[in-house]
Amino acid sequence: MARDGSTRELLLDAYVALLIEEGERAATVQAVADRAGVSKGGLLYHFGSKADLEAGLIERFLAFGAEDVEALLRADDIVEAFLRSSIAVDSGFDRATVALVRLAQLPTGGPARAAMQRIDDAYASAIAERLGDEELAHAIVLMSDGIYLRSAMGALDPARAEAELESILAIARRLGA
Amino acid sequence: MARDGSTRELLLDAYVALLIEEGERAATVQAVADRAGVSKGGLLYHFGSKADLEAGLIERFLAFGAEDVEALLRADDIVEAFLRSSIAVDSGFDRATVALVRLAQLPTGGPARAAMQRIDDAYASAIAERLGDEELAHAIVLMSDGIYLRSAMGALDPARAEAELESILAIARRLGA
DNA sequence: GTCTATACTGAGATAGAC
DNA sequence: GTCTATCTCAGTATAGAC
Repeated sequence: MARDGSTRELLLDAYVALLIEEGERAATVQAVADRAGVSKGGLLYHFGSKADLEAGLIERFLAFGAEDVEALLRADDIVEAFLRSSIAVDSGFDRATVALVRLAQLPTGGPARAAMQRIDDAYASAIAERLGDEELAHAIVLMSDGIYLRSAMGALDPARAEAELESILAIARRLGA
Repeated sequence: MARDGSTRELLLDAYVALLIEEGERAATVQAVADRAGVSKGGLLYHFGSKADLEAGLIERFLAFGAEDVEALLRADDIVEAFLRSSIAVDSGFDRATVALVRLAQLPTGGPARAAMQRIDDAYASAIAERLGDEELAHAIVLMSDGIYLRSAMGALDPARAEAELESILAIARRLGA
């Protein structure tokens, strides 16, 4: 999950894991440090404040997202590539996304919301440009968002993810993708 | 919003409003009571505990949901009726839904998740039965879920809701609904 | 430079007693 | 329905290990 083995990345991993598994309330600075196996002071050496930690997570999400959009633009079948990346619930990007969904819902979640909007828009325009069909691209992104809602609620069964993917792909095909 | 003017309903209204506007963290028993204009003791007269309050919200959600499914089954155009009710971000049902999305994400959110799943399934089978197309019904419910994700993140602009509805309806029509 | 360990402040929530 | 004691958390500070 960590992009390298640095403590900074381990701290972000721990933050993501806590947000996903125990919710925003449990993701205190102390809990994140404990989970990463460093002291609280150690965390605050890398991230000066909790807001800084959140900013670090947003930065990671945006980096992952930009990579993902790049990969999408190189894929033969952009729709399958997009939906497959939506359903891959264990990738670092997906975990970062679900964690960010939690933060986006807080009163202070403005930056998280803006980051998600930015990536969503990048996806939508990449797909729309390739397919030449804005409406279709919109539908595909919206269905992907639906999957993320279920992921965020912990309601997505990884065992059924492949079947889900096939089902949505079939729908996309019917729409002309 | 309240189904009648009773204190019980006012307390649920206050709970919903706090969950939506300030997040789960801010929705303490004291804060809910304050917002409803009653004392903490007054709240605890109607709901014996915070868990009871949550159960009351789930009950309200299920009642709204059952009504909505009933109305759907009576509608001429089930798809338009469903999507229109998804996008009506200010109805009591939508507010209850967005509030419940917050609770569903907590470690203790099992009952909330189960309730949402129950209503989602009821929608999917009502639409599938009417259209005779399970895949199409699935796509429509998934797009509706996507809208709820944006609502839950506070990212849905009510002014653009009607345009959004038209866009999704057009997609549904292309799928044969 | 990257931490650990410890201890403190101040804000805000919580829980119970009365 | 208020009062009080307690708790948790963010953030700061310090001194020192590797």
